Amino acid sequence: MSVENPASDNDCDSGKVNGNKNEHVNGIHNGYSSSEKHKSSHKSSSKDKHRDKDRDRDHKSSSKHSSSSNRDKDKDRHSSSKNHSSSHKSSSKDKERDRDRDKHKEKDRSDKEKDRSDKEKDRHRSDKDRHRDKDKSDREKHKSNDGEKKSSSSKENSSSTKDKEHKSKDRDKERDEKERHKSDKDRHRSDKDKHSSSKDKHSSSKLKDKHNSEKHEKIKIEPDFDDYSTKQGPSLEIEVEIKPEVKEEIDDGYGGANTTVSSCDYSMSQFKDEPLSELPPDEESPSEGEEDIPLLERMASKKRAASESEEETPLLQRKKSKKKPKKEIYDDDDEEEEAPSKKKKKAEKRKSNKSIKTEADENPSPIKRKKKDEEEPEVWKWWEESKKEDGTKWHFLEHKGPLFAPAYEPLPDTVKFRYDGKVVKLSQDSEEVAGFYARMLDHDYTTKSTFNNNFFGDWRKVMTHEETKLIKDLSKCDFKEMQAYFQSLSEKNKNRTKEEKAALKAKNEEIQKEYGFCIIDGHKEKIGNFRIEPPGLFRGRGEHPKMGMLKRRVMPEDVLINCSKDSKIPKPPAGHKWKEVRHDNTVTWLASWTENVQSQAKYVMLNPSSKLKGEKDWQKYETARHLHKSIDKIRDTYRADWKAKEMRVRQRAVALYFIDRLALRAGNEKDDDQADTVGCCSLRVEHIELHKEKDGKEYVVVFDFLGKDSIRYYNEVPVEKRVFKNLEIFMEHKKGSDDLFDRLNTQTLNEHLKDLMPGLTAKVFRTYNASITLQKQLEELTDPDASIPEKILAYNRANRAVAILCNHQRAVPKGHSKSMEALKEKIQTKRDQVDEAEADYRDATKAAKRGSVKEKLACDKKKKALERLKEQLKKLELQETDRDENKTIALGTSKLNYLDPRISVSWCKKHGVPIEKIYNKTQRDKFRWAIDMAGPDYVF
DNA sequence: GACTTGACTTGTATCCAGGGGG
DNA sequence: CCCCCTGGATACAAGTCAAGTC
Repeated sequence: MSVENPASDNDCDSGKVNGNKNEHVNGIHNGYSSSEKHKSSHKSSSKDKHRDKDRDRDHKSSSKHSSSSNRDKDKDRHSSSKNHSSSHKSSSKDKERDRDRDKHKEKDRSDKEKDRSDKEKDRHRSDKDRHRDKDKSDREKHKSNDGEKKSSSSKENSSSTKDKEHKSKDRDKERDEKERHKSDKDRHRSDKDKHSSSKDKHSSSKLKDKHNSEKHEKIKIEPDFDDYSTKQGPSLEIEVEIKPEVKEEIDDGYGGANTTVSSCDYSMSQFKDEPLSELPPDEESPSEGEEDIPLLERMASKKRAASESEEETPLLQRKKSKKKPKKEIYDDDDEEEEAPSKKKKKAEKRKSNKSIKTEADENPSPIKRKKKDEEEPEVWKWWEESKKEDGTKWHFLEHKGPLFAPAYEPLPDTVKFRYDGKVVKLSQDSEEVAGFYARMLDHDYTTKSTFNNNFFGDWRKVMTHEETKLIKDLSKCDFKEMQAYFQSLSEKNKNRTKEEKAALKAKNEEIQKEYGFCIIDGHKEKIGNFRIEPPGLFRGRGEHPKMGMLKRRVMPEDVLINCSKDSKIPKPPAGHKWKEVRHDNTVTWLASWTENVQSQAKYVMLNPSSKLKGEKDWQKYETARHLHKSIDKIRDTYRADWKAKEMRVRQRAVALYFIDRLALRAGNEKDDDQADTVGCCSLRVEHIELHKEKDGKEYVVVFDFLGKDSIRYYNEVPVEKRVFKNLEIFMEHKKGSDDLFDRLNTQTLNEHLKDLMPGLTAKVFRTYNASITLQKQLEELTDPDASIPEKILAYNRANRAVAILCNHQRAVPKGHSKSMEALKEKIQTKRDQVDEAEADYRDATKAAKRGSVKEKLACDKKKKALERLKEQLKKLELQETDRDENKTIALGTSKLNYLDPRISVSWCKKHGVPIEKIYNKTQRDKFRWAIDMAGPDYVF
């Protein structure tokens, strides 16, 4: 049994990294279409566990039949492997074509290109597939519109140098249009292709120097298991075959032996005495004197001081003089590393010119200007205060209420809507809703029949009686003029003059000032979303059954207001009243309403930089750190439970193993009126495949399912034998649409976890494993002597490792290939420059050897120039690597939600990396507590 | 019901090439 | 030759709102 070390094991391509979202969603959707049929059966089965028990027994007698669908899948895979090998060949042909001085590197690059173009190809295919899903009449209606646009945009996307591939792609597309069935295979192939190309990457990367070899490998992350498995050593070898008789004995009662990990008593206050780092100069909070001044006055006085005059309050002076130094240090750093030579000069000049100009315009001193730009209203160091333990979230809360969407502006009379070729003047309400659809004509959504049907149904509900009598067929509706009108509007918006833009900005700031803040316990804090969602069409993700339904306009009469009794209660818009005003200080929301499509509550809440959010966040990481302390025991427990008598306990233990090792989400049950996505507990038999041996590895489980947001999760995981055997048992006598863990749900799992450690739930494992992975990776990847850009690359790599672990994917950014090409060109020119400089330097040294002082000086100069160029080249190459590795991986989510910011902060402090390089402004605001708190020695 | 997580869209700042003027 | 300005491309930040967890 091999369990990979998150850091060292880079050679296993996990596949999931490679895909782009669209193809995944689509591929899976089609591949699983049969599961749609089973869906209802599965759902009822998961609810009725008792019946399942009986069924289990019944099934035992019936023979093996498990899944014909599995077999089908296998077939698909076989056939796809042929395609796979052919793609292999062509990619090596590509390689041959490439000639460059750095052969290995170039090889890799071409592989990547191939990889990329494959993906684009697949994406095009998926687009076509979507078309197919549409009913015929719709297709007639939109084909000319959407189809053409898509194909033309796809042409733009791919590079001109790949005409050949292009043609074949187009041919592929045509073929696809004709041959429906083939497309399924293609999609499988696309997956295989991805595997193959990453394998290519892998083999060629071996040849490279260390740096480059790291560069192209996909990292497989499996948190923190290496040392564990060694610890567990021998006990793992014991194999228990569960015989039928034994199975009979398996009991379903709740009396199973739970090994309870001694619970650790913990609270936030416990961590207060951890070493606090020195405050970065620009993050400081108001001084004591300042605290005495009422908040609003303070704010006002600061603003005044900053914008008006030279005369400052002593307080402000203090702040500024403290803040300035650090900023300057960073700025200097930046320039030194980023803008050497001419560019540097230019940049500096530009900068100074700019600042002179603006200063002359509005501010007498450069310090002031800087100050004003990044003025921080106030830093409330809530983390230094003691936490309320009574469950109340605030004592005082005052705000202005939410901001409603602007009223509908009817279309000008010149913009016509046509039905069946004839102009129809719509009533205002139906015109508004028609407008929602018209705006989306270019979007894939309008090619989906679910979307169209839902929209049309809801649209008809707002139509007048006459309109419903006339408009009966969506395909006869012509929204083109409306669409063109909206496009021209947005065009106009883009082309606004400077003045208009400034005016608009000022107006928005005004609104932000009025509605964007609240006062909570004496502090002014930013509100996260003070705007009420405007009406529109519901855009569910994946195959959401409700997509296209009308999201109604929210009125004050729908809105609950929450604030304190003694505050100024917000006034509803004129002529309206609130649904209710309440004063509930056990919750954090300021306003809420119920959205009509899914009947879910929506809330107005505070910004992540607020105390309320920050405290919660901090607590989350503390819980995760506690898990770190108990993780060994917990792992022992669930390993022991793999042998438990009760099926329920076994399932729980295996599920927990997946959650821990693969950072899967818990997987709550879902209703039928939501997209069919799963997490760990809701996995169905059809979502995994068991292979006793696969690619030279033993006991491989292949996961393939749609997770949150219908993002595909694909992973091939070698597991321990006992897990494998258990899975075989869980799957026995079940259909593909049956729950894999039929004796388990998230509630019982979390109850169990709570027993193991207070506050522990399934998602804590995700946080824990993400954070611990980051810490380990950082330790491993950071070279203390490296330059700052190299360190940043290391950080991004560590971050990426986490993102891969958590399966955070993104669509390849538009124009990625184009920008990569531009970058490559830039690198090439830089290389040439380096060559030239090298030659120059060689000549100069020769001259210097026999020459005079003057020549020696010249030689030195050449040397420096050469070094500078080399550094620039290196930086560009790093950028290239970073960008390419990131194309399908989203780093933001993990950074924002899973990584204990103190790890990053301490890393920055330890390695002298400016925190700005890791966190942008919003992120710094959100993690202010961590930036303040964590020193270079912080350990998760 | 309350709150976090998450991908996507929209808005904005920055970079950069190219042209005109001093 | 240098500087400035401009517009377009691009990258990044902010905002949005759906979809999870508990």
